[in-house]
Amino acid sequence: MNKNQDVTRDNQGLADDNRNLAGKDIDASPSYDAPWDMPRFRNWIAVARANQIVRREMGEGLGAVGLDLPHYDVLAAVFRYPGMTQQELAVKLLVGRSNLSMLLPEMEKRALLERRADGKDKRLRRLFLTPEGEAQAREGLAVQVRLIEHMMAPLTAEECDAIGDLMRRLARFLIDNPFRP
Amino acid sequence: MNKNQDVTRDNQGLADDNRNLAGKDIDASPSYDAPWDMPRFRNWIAVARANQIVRREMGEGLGAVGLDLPHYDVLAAVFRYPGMTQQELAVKLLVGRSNLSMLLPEMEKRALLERRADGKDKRLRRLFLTPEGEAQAREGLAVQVRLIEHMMAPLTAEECDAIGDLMRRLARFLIDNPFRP
DNA sequence: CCTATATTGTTCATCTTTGAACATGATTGT
DNA sequence: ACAATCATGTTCAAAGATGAACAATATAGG
Repeated sequence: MNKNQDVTRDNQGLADDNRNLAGKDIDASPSYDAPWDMPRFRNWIAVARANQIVRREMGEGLGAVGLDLPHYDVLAAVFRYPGMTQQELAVKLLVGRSNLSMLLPEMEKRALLERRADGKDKRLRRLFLTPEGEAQAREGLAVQVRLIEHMMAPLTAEECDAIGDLMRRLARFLIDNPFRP
Repeated sequence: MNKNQDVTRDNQGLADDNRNLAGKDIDASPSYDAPWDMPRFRNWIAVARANQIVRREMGEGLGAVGLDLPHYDVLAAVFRYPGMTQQELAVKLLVGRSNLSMLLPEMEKRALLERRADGKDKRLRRLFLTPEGEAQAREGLAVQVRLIEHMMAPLTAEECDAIGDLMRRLARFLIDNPFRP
């Protein structure tokens, strides 16, 4: 009668990779055997990976204050942009509208937010946080702020700004010039 | 009898934000009203956002070659690390083992990969790509490479390397110093 | 050796997310 | 004014992902 057993917190680890190819000048040799040796590819993978790790930590941090990521994403977005429509929220969060159509009524029942009809356009449901919703949003944001401050600590202000600037340039470029496979 | 109708590709847009706060020196004023004005927070949000956009583009690009993200993630990981166990794969992809226990047999049925028993440890199922699986992995990788090359094009080699270096430092730091909320 | 504990992969019930079809309200063009 | 088109939110069936419980195997400690 096995009474050890799982309580499997399953995910965890993020073993790394980190072969050090630092001293390789970009575009010196135009042909590579594997994508992982291509500088741009390799550097972007580092971005994706860092993001993944942060996202995991964020999920855990939120759990500690009784939130999960989907709820928090909604709260944070509405906190920042009160009066958003569901469509706008779906676009911003990169989820389907149908998802929100099921999630939001539940959050409304829990008195975290309201959906007010728009005066001009009767299709729209504009979103606003209740005091309780705002309180939870602030709690979640506090976690996120602490996490980000924690991990950015070893960077200088210039490095930190460099990241932001470069990423904003990338995002802007990719929006203006969508990728056509 | 409405015969226009949806075929709602729902998601799309990623409207932006981009208030220009560029000339604000980090840590000059220690207190902010909203997190979005805090330099480190704001800069990291840019990372998350860029990542989100790339992920969406990647999803679309993969669709064009008949793959979806979860399948591609598996193929790419096993392509890079042949002989991975399911546990290792789950950790790397940040999904549950149970997920793979349902996904992999299906991919095996489609002859994209094999799960070979390990000689020493009979619990393990080591993963290898079939030629067909490898072909699909290469197709997906090609899409990803083109996407990344496309979006990184406006960056100089130095900027690109700077991103990679900074992100690797962040990831390393966060793994060595996990966030305790 | 033998028992207790860990690890790996599987199953299953549950919850979440998705996309298509739809109803309703707005917009456009003529 | 009015038809055609578009946009927003909802519903629902289907697909996907999750965690708990489990069986099989491995490891550790006596």
